[in-house]
Amino acid sequence: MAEDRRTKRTRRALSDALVALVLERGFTAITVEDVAERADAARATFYSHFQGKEDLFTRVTSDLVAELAERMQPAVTESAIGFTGKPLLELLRHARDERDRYRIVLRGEGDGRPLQMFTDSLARATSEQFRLRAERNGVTPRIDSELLARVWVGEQLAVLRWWVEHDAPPMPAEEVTRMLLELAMHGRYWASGFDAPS
Amino acid sequence: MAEDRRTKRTRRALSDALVALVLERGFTAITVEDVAERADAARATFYSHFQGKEDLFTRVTSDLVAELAERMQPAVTESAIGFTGKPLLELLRHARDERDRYRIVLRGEGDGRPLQMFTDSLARATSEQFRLRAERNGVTPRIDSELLARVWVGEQLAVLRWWVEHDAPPMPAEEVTRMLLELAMHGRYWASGFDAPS
DNA sequence: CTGTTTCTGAACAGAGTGTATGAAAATGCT
DNA sequence: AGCATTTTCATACACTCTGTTCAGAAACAG
Repeated sequence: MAEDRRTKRTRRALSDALVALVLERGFTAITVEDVAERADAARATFYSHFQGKEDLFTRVTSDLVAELAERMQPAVTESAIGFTGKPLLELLRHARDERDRYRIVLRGEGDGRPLQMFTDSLARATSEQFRLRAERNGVTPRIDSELLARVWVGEQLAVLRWWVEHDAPPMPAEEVTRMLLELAMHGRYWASGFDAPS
Repeated sequence: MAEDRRTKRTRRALSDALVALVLERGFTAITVEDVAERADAARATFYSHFQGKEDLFTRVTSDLVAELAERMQPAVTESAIGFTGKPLLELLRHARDERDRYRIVLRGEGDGRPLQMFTDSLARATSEQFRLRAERNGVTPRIDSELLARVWVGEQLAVLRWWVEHDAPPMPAEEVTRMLLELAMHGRYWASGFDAPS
């Protein structure tokens, strides 16, 4: 009695319907009725699984976040020594595979709370990465580490948003990673075309 | 007959009430009735000025964006030659003066559309800054310029969000600017404590 | 003071929410 | 295949919020 087939089917259908509808009309513009209808389910059935559309969206997001965390884990520990770009590459690949869910989350649909969840999760992974790297290499940051983490998370999210919103990917994930790695190495001054500072 | 005193008073009261309530309970949790009551106005009065709470929030945001644009303009043209940090500093100062409005916008309240407006405006200013600088110095970017712009906007927003969400500012605006300038000069690799790359 | 504009409170229809119910259908297990 | 259990369904209900209308009261500009 692990799991009834019907509940699994229903939950999946409702989740997919929500994602599709949010993508089409935006979160605030859709109703529970809309979601249920798209999923070929009764409204009462919706409420027997979720408390409301916010609740459903929250679960969709936390599933996404969990999948990402699991997928990034090896890349994070692996790149604990230097700047490899592995975690970022894994993030981009996951976003490519789950493009629709990424788009609605990154757009800040649903009052921005799902995006907040996503951001926090990424921030946690980033902090761990920094911590591990500093520890294993015996280095101490030259600028405030909290600020540094914010900056890096902000960069990743901005690039990610830009990347998933293009119908045809503007450039392959590997190239994005390479560029951000160069940026990390040489700074934005250099990347803008100026020569290295004194 | 330039402007009736009553309309000015009412609009201001409704705007302030909205900002305060969104800060307290979040945009979705408040009703038009709530806003009107807080502003000591009738619900019918609200609707004679705005189409709904989304409309009011949009206007609050576009006012903020307009003020910022006007305030940043001189800093942008002034720093068209090198990396001065002036535009960022002006942004931080504006955020300090208008903290509440910045907080609700940056949190992505109201379906993220206000945040979108803000982001777009900042992106436009940033692009112009880049364009001017590249033109006057005769340099060409070493990595994709659109990606570069996204990264820089993402950084600024992330730092801004972090900065305005602290009750006591974690560090003065001048210091934030200085750190981000160093980051632009030397890169994240250096900032993390590593020596300069080969 | 006077004509004009705005504010007010009340009323109304409509949409969406969240809950409850009993019958019908699908499922898991033996 | 048969049966007990669980899920789904349609319908109904009270409730909140929305958006509009309107006539009288209040505030305004000149």
